[in-house]
Amino acid sequence: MDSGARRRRVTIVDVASRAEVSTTAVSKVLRNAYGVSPAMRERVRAAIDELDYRPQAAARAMRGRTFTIGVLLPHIRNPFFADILDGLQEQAGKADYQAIMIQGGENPQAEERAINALVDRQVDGILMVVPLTSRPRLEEIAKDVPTVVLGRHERSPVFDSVFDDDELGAELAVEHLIALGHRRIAHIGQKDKSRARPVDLLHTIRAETYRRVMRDHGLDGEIDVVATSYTEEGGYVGARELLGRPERPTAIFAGADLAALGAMAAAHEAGLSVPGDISIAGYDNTRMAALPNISLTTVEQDGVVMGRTSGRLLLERIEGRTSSVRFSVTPSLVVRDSTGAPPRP
Amino acid sequence: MDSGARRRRVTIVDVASRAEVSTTAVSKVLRNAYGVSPAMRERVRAAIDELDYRPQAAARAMRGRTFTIGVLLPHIRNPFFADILDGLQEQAGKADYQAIMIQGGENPQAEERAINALVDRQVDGILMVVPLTSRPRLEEIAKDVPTVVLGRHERSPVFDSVFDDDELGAELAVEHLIALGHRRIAHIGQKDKSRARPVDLLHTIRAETYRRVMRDHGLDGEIDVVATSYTEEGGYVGARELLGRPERPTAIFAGADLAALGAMAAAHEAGLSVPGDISIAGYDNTRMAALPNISLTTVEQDGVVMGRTSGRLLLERIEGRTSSVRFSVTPSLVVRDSTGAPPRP
DNA sequence: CTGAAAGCGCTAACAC
DNA sequence: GTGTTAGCGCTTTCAG
Repeated sequence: MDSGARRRRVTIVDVASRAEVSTTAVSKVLRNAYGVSPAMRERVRAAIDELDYRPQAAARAMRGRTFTIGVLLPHIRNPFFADILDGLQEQAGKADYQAIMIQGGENPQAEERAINALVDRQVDGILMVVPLTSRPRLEEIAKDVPTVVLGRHERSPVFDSVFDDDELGAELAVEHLIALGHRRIAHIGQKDKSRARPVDLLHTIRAETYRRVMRDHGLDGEIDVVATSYTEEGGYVGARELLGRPERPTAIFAGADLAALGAMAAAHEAGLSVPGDISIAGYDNTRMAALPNISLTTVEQDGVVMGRTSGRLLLERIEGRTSSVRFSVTPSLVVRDSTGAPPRP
Repeated sequence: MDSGARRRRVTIVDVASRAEVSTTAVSKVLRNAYGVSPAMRERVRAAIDELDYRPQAAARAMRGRTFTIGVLLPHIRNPFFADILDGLQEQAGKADYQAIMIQGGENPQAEERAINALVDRQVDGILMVVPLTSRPRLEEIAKDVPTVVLGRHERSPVFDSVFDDDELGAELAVEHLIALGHRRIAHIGQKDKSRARPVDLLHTIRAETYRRVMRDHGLDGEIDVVATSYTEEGGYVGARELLGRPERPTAIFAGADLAALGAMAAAHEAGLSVPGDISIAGYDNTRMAALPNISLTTVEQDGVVMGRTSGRLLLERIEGRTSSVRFSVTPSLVVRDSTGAPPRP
């Protein structure tokens, strides 16, 4: 079968001749710019509707804006990112911007290609969600296109940062476990594949805070961290390792809900009850955590607010703001059934 | 702080003058086109590297391709979509295409905006993942830009279809439950918000097949379908309703894993053991389903293969194929611990 | 094999 | 308030 000839797209010239005005006038109406009489605006609007005209982003890009915000995501498997995107779209939509996403992937090379793809497509702004690349590289990009970095704590003069107070969050989780009476508390973290300074990374902060709180309580000797990844698989593998220790932990603080779910799976497989034999806490408060048969104690960080704020900051930068902003979201602890007192020895 | 002046981007003219050739020559090298001597090609390559040049997609779009494939997703919360995207990117990457995603959302109006956004950005091809819009509208778009529709069963002369054999999948699940001895088997489906013909929709097919298999086994009187949505929430709400029946079902076939997880949560909350009191089966075989403490019996459909095939078909269409293809993936049943014999009365 | 030149659809100066 | 015009950075005839 033949797909038929592709029709020529309606252009600004078509609209202009239909409305019997200049293309300039049409362009002005499109952009809500000054210098069009109400009558003319009306005529142009009508022509646009009649012809079902929509401007081509590519042509606009050659001169002005694309009305596009690019979102770099490591991947789309983590449901936490869905909240961020919802928040962003809410803001972008209001200003007639479209959000497009691209997957950065596991390694800095793949991410670099993804970032370049966004830059080459002339997006008006970029939201980088937990990017792997180095800060100098981020700044290089931010000099060319408005940039907000989400999930890294660095302070930069050229891009904005939106992040969770990961130190507080980790503290809440570990203090909670200690308050329950646990001493042998382990942590499942994420192996570093990034070019960022470790101190700016959320998973490093969560792990370091875990260490610090343990020390604060005189539990230096109990510190035990396995670094896998913030995924079901990572949590499973990490927990298996921890459960194989001569003296296994009575509690695990996983750096992310997905990892906590994997850890629960490993505990279950080992015939251990949660929280009877072992307590497990996560981070993110994804929807899964709330399911009654999972009922995971976790740290809530408001992804929608983070996304919304990122969107707002991006739009501000697009409108010309050049000063730099850091926005931090305050997490809270959601206690559920996966944590309890340690087993009696 | 000031973000500094934005540097002028390196253009094809810069490369041409650096290599001391015409822009035509550079363009040809970029596109691997015929009519460039090896020596010239080498000089151009060198200049491109030295200047770190990358063509701007917008400028290319005005005349030729954007080397972009647009992916319309209902949302990014369902982990099954991640597999599809992985498969697609694998194919696209090989051909130097980039995949960008956009969220269609819950209603046809929002989806229409998202589709238009892709079209306006001149993507070279579109993968529509379970779109809500009508078939005529899909065909209208497909006439302008190469299109593959994933997850709908219709046969169209202008776009390709990639889907799972949902009839077989649902049959496997329901037959499995019947073979275990269940008679009172309920189904959790998805309420229709789409403009497609119901018969082409995966959730309708799964529900209808459930009905058909029940009838085939003389279980007409036991047919019980609640239509909510393929989400944790939908599964939870649906199962709550089912569990409230005077005679509650002994098994639930949920149309998607997420819904099955919600159903498990509802069962747990009601103090029912799975599968002791009630068996639960899902569809998709997401990673969650494999976790030992979930261990969900489910239907496996290979998302990576579906994504990969979609990518291949899209590239073929971009290269000029106009005949239409339908590709069906064969599902299989993965039996785990969430299903078992019905409780003794 | 090579390059000059036209033009894609839009925006922004700049006249009027 | 309105229209004319010159590009933006590429690709693509079409001569040479």
